Amino acid sequence: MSDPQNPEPARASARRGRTRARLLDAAVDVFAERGVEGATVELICERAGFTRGAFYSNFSTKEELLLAAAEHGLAVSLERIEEAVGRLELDPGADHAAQVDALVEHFLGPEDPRGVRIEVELRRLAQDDPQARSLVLRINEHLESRILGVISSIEALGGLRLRAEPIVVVRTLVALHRQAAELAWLTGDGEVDLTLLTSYVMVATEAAD
Amino acid sequence: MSDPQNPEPARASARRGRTRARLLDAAVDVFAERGVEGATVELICERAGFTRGAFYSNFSTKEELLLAAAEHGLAVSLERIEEAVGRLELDPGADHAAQVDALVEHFLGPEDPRGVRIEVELRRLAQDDPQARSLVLRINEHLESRILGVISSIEALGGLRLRAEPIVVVRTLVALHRQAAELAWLTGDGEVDLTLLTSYVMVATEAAD
DNA sequence: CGTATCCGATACATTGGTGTATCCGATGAG
DNA sequence: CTCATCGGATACACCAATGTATCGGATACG
Repeated sequence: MSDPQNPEPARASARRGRTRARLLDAAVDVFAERGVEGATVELICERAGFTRGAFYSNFSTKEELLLAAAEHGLAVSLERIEEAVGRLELDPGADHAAQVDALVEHFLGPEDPRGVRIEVELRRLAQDDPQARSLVLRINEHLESRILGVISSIEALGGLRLRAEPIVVVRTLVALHRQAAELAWLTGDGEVDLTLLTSYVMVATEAAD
Repeated sequence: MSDPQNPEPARASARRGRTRARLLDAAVDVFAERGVEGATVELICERAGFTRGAFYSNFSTKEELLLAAAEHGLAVSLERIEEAVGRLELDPGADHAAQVDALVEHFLGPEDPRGVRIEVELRRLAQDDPQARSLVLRINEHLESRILGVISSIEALGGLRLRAEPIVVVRTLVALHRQAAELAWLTGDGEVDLTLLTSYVMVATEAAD
């Protein structure tokens, strides 16, 4: 593919990479603020400190940017999960309720509000665009399988036992978390309300012994 | 207000009412298909068999139509709940799992796909438009309080007992149902997957005696 | 009928955003 | 330092959609 004889002039160069990154970053902001439809190429470029020339030399549509942004968002989410796993400390002595509170707060508390909006936008785009649709599905799969792993290890570490199919629990957690995040976004509240999630984990698990 | 001396010429007349209704109906379709941003006044009018003249003589913005459509959607949902309550038959002899299956299927199975999209659009609009925001909140309240009532009566009728706060259960059901509906919409599948809902009700309730 | 009013249709001006063709400064290889 | 190429800026043509001003057919009322 990258034949030096055919220098493949478009794609990849230090400068190009930096420009793309800045545009992407600005796009995430603008999409989060006004949605994909509400965003204009002009605005994104301005925000990034460019004119539209830079955009059209790097991308062809806003949607392309959204896909790239979503892909990046997935990476961030996975990273955040790993980091949370690293910081995790279980207290086998605590009672059921205390353990649940701690776990939910630990894994589901922090959330980047921009990511929520981006995901909503992506899902909407997925209605008409097959590429967006398959990205949505891929993101779901990655997140689910990683969370499934985390849950299994928590279970294996003892303390909690699931009262339902693990995959169902994972999907429910994701669904509830999404709703909670969207609600927080709606009310303009920075804090995600974890009540539903905590309550769910409460009824869906029981103390191990 | 309706002073015969001051004939208040705009508002209300048989013809006007019919026109508004047709426009509203067309708008629901178009919004459901392309979203609010994707919809154009032209398209809505065309769908309703009018030209833009009719629109501007009855409304001033697409958003006004969306609010009206959402209000209508709430009425439909409440109606559907009443109707489901009317058709409800409990089998106290059945075991827990069978009762749960039956209830979830009965109340949460059928869903108008257009309604889902309209609601998503409304919630998005609510980000910037305070009027839309308060409508969203009002819709939530109405639905929650009605569902709360339904759940209480099911519980009172015996057979099931809740393992969590009733209001939390209601909100969780709504959240999971919304997610399920959106997922169905995403996959283009007409059928809503009730797995998560069923599983939730399973762990969140127990046989009464 | 006749006539006044209502309301949807038509035509037009305007706007905001897009895509493209071209220009020219920056960058990097030799 | 020189030159070729890259990549962002500028300018322009274009289009889709909006909002408005005006027209004329329908409707209701005497």
